[in-house]
Amino acid sequence: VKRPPARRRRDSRSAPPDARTAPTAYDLMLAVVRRIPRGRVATYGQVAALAGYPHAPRLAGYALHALPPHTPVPWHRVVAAQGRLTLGRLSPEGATTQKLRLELEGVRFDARGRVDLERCRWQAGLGGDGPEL
DNA sequence: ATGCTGACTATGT
DNA sequence: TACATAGCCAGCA
Repeated sequence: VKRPPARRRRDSRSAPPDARTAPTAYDLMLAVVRRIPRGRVATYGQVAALAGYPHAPRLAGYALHALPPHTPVPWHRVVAAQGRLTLGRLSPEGATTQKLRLELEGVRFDARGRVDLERCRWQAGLGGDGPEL
């Protein structure tokens, strides 16, 4: 399999792709993130894999890092493996916001402050759209 | 083109 | 449990 050749370099915050410019890697990542239903979470690795980069979980983080402040992308639904919120290193404030938003959506955290992945992990394409309560 | 970086992850001490 | 390392790969200078 070969990659689409003519992808012109584009800034993530610029206009959406058109017929001439294929989406960049992080556009693909963000497209995946937008599909995560309310009350569900996905890991960086999961997002990357669904976007076609099974060995580049860091790209998922990189894509989210490039998001503008008022993005409609539900970035808070992406967590690290083991359900940890790793945004803290870069932005403690952001980490707080993330946890708050997730709690508002009904996502459970365990005693160690980690997302209950067993329960809230998004299973792409399985039809289930929220945590089964 | 080359080299560095990073909202990651798995593995080893 | 807590660090340290090695892979990973698209952007960017």
